[in-house]
Order: sequence, then C-alpha cells, then structure tokens
Amino acid sequence: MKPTIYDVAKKAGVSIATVSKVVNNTGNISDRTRKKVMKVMQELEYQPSSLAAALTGKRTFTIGVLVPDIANPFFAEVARALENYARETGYAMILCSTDYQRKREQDYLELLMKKQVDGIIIATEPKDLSAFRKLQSRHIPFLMFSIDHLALPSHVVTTDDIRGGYLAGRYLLDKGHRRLAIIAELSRPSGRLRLEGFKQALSDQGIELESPFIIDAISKVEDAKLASQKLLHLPEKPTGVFATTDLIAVVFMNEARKLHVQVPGDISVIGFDNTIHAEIADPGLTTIAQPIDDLARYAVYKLLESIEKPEMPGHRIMLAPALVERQSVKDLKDQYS
Amino acid sequence: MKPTIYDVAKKAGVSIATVSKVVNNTGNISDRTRKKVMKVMQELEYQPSSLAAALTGKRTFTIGVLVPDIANPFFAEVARALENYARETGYAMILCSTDYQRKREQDYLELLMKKQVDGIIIATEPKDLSAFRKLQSRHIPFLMFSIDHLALPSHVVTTDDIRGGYLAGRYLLDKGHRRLAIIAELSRPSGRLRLEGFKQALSDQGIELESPFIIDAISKVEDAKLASQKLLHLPEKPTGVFATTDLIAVVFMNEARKLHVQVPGDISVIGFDNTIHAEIADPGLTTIAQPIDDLARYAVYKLLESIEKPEMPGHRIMLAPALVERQSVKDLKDQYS
DNA sequence: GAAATAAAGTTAAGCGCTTTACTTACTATT
DNA sequence: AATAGTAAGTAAAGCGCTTAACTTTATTTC
Repeated sequence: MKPTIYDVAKKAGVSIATVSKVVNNTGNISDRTRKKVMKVMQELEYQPSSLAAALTGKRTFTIGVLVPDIANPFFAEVARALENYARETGYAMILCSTDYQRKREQDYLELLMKKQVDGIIIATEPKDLSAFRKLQSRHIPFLMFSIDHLALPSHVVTTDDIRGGYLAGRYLLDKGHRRLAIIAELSRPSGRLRLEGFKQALSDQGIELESPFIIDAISKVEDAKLASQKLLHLPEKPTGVFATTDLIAVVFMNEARKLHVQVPGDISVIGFDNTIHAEIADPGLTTIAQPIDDLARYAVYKLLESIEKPEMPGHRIMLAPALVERQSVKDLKDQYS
Repeated sequence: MKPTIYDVAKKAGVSIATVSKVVNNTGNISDRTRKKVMKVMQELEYQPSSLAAALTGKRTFTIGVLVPDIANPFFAEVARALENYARETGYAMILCSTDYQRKREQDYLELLMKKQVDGIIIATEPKDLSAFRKLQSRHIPFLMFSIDHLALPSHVVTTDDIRGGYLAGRYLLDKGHRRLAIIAELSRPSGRLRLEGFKQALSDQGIELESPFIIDAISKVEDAKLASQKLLHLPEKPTGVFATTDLIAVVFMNEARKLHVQVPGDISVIGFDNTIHAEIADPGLTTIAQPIDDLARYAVYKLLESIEKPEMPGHRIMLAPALVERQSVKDLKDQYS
C-alpha cells in the first residue's frame, strides 16, 4: 500500500504535523529531526498525496487547457509550449479538445470544475458564454489564449493578428507585388483580423483589395483545395497570395503546381503560423510566425498570477508576430531572380 | 463559495449521506426525496468535488498519458484519439511530453503518482525501468502504447510494425519494383521492425536488400534531408524507396524534386503513419496507416479493465496496419502510366 | 393487530493532509 | 536564580466526501 503521512510519522517517531512541516518547509524544525524524517521518507518512498493536500485548501496544481483540436499542428505546438511552462512551475495540464462543439466545451468545463483545477487556459472560441460566467462566479481564473473575447473580463494573451496581416501585405508590396489576393478563414475572428491588416497594408499604398481577390476558406485540405482552384482560375491572376494559415498556403502551392503555375516563379505565396508545414513545404514557405513560445509563457504566468491574486483585473497582452523568410515569395524588383 | 454536500443537505432538509446516495445512485432513496435533493442541487449548482470523493478510496477518474512530444503530428493524433475514448468514459487526461529525456520521464511519473491517477498510458520508450517497477509495486496500472517492452509485464497495444514494413515491401514489389531502398529510423525499435518486415518481403521474392540501400535517419527535417541526399546520390538509384515515417518520405520527395528526380516518375516513395503530411504532400503520399483510432480504443479500454481488475496479466495486442494508396508509387508494369 | 421484513434515512468514522492553538524545552537577560 | 523570550514539537479540528452500521418508518404476513 502507498505509505501515508502516518506511516512516516510513526516510523520516524514524530507527529504527523512535524512530517507535514518537513514536507512543506514550514514552521520550526530542528536539523536533526528534519534529517531523520527525510530519511524515513526516502526509505518508504513516501509521496504526499496532492489530493489530500488540495482538500485542505491548497492548490490542486492542475490547470485545464481547452483547444479546438490537439491533432491540429498549430494547437499541438501551443499545447506543447503551455505544457513546458506549466511543468516548470509544478503544474499538471489536463488537455481538452472541444472539437468546436458546444456540448464538448460544456462537458469539459464541468469536468474541470469538478476536478477543482486552479485555472483554465482557453484557446478555443467560446460557444457558451454562460459556462464562462459560471467560471467567473466560482472565481476560477481563466485566460483567453490567442482568442479575443471582449465580453469576458479575463486576461487575454494573443497574437496581434492585424499586425500579422499587415506584415504579410507589406512584405509582398516591398517585393514589388501589386496584384494581390488573399485566402482567408473568414469564419474565424483571427482570419478576419488578418484580412483587415492585409487590407490596411495595401491601402497604405493606395491599393484596394477587390472582392474577387478575397476568398473564404476553412483551414482543411478539401476546402483549401477548392478555394485555391477558385483563385487559380481567376481571369487575371494575382502575383502574390496571402493565405491566413500555413495549411491553406501549402495546399495552394500544390494546386498551383498541378496547373503548372510555378511558386514563386509565377505566383508568390505567404502563409501564417509557421507550423511544421511551412518548414517541410517545397519551396519553403515564407510565413508569419506566431510567437507561440512567448504567448505560452505569458499565458501560464498570467494565469498563475491571477490564481494568486484573483482580484486582478484582466490584462490584454498582444504579442507581435514575426516574418519568417523562406523561398515562396519572389522579388519582382530583382530581375535576376 | 462553491457549495458543498452540507449546503445541499441543509437546504434539502436531509442528511449528507442521503445527498451522497442521490448523487451516486446508491442505496435506497424514495422518489420524493430524490427529486427534492436534485432540485436543490440544481438551484445551488452543486458539483461534487471529485477530490474529496477520490480521497475516500474512489477513483480519481484521471489518467496520465506519456508521449515523447505532443508537437509531433503523429503523437498529436494519438493524443486526440486517446482523449476521445477517455472522455467517453468520464476520464480526464493529463498530458506529458517527455521529450525523450529521462529526467522529464521521471518527473512526470512522480507527478502522476502524486496526483493518484488511476492509470497511465505510455507511448514513449522507457528510459528508466526502475521508475516503471515502482509503478508496478504501487499497483498503478499502465499500458505500453505503440511501444513494445518485453521487460515490462504490462498490457501492450501496438501496431504490427513488421507487418507494416512487409506491406510496404510487397506493395512496391507488386508494382514491379525490384531495385529498392529504405530510409529507416534505426535508432528506434519501430524503425528496426519496419526494416525487418521490409527485408522479409524482399527475401520472399529472393531479393536481398544490400547495405548501401539501407539508410539510417532520424525523423527530423534536417536529418531526413541528409539521408535523402545520400540516397539520391547513389551511383545506382533505386526505383522505389520506403521511408519509415511520413516526414522522412515527404522530405525525400522535396529533395528529389530539387534534383529534378520525378516522384513517382523516376522514383516511387512509400511512407509510414498516414499523418497529415501524407495527405498534404504532392503527389499524395502512399503510406502505411497505423490504426490509431483502434489502438487508442483498445488502449483506453484495456487500461480501464486493469484498473478494475488489477491482477489481470498483461495482454499483448498487435493491430494490423493498412496500406493507404495515393499517388507516390508508379506501377512499372503499366506502360501507360 | 402483533411480529417480521423491507424500505428510507441517519450517525459517525475515516480517507490523508494542513494548520491553529497549544505545550514543552531551551537560551538569553538581568 | 527568576523571568522573558524563542525554538521545537504536538494535539486536534477540519477539508468534502463515502460507507458500514444503525435507527426509524412503512409494509407485509398470518
């Protein structure tokens, strides 16, 4: 049987209170006693039950992480980064894929509350605001990750999507591109913001993005294919395309190749997210990198902060994305390329 | 404050034992009382603390999952499938990426023990057997996923890698290929088994795989590039290549293209895992699919089974992989292709 | 209608820990 | 040597729940 604090106390000839103090490094314990207790703990391979500890008002040292789908490489990387920072601070992470379903979201939030997690990181667009209000009324700290939701007074840590779109646009312009198009996930806020930033960059140069050059797509292979084909069959093809996710960008490059349209020879492509897709793609995909590691660090630290001081008002932290240059964009001003 | 069982009991005018019985559907409770208690629970938004329940000897309804790296698409899909089946049975999943590091593995196992998880699924090659023996002596059920370890008497659920390699080999042979090569992850058991199966298929046809055609690689972009180049610069190039992971296969295809070697025109390629890479690749990558969903289902169910009856001896379940045909292999017997 | 049986509830102990309030044993101060 | 002050340790209550053992109430049986 797993040894308990009583076993340790008995074997060491002290009270359980003393053992508890040794374990938690609190109170006054002589060096002699401390050593004796530690030795016994070693011998018994004693491990305090965090369950019991949590029941007495201590933390559970567990956080919940809600993502839409962990099988999506972007969220997999997010989860990995979050996990790293959580582990560093002694926290375990319960992973929850909501699959964009309201029911799953609700179920998971309930589960997390039952388990009394210390806090929750939400990286999925909320379907059910009332569930979140319940978190609030229960004083369970939570934080929106990469999702901005004005209705919720929680902390928010997100990439500056507008800026990302702007960067993409300006980069293409800098490379001499003027006839531009975008394939954007308009069904998602981040997609719309990226579009907005992109438009902004163009209008700063007096260029307007016309609606045939704005194509809506979901970031799934099939849908991205259709969108790509639509774009590739435009009577007047753009010279530069911004896809709001790497997956869309890579699928676009494949479709282009099938039609003997060279990338970047005939059309330049820029993606978003800097996932493994961008790295593997051929040519390497120039893309806007979300600062995933920084986002994760801020997220975990902010969450722990509001676990400690629950009354803190929610901050909104927006981190700048960065351009990662690979080979998918041609410099039109460079006649040798 | 979060309401407790006492709050419910008081408001409903019954004892806490009665409330407990209503919650767990045990004992004898009249319909009238049950309804009354349920109503109060609703009003108070009462949620039983699984912490407290677990402390009284019940399950924690939490399992731990150890993977090497959740950011790796294959493990991301594994995690997703496991998560689905865990959730279905009311379990939460604590995710742990060991990063192939002994220290992290140990830390996480310790964490999971402290949290008193009901069981652990291990999808990473054990670095520290003694840690696992500790699990055994503590009677914490665990299960090896997609990893076979003879020293451990636990359940094992894995893909039949030998068979997978065999399938790959036979498929290439069926398509008329005779000069074959393999890029294999020889540092990992699964890679070695896949190689073995591949060799077997060839030797069944009286063909021997010679050592220049066996190239070792780690499943990372840089290393896969080097391995691919080595293969592509062989004086006598093979007509068919088996890469033991999709990532290697895709990188190989890219390197081939750079050298103006057509896939599948000049060289056919077959991968392993059927990850998103295979789907996105152009041409679509023919690959051996691991039955991830089935593996996950078996894994979760077997684990829960041994949580219920801890004394059951460990079974070894090996599921057959399946070939997924796309466009990366040319049929040499078909002169029109 | 009394005794036996079944149904519906309750009491109280215990799960493994933390923590407050308390006791005991020293050390320092005058 | 008496007093105060500090250091080291303990006793016991309580966290929110489950459950065995028990009591009370209702139902059946002859």
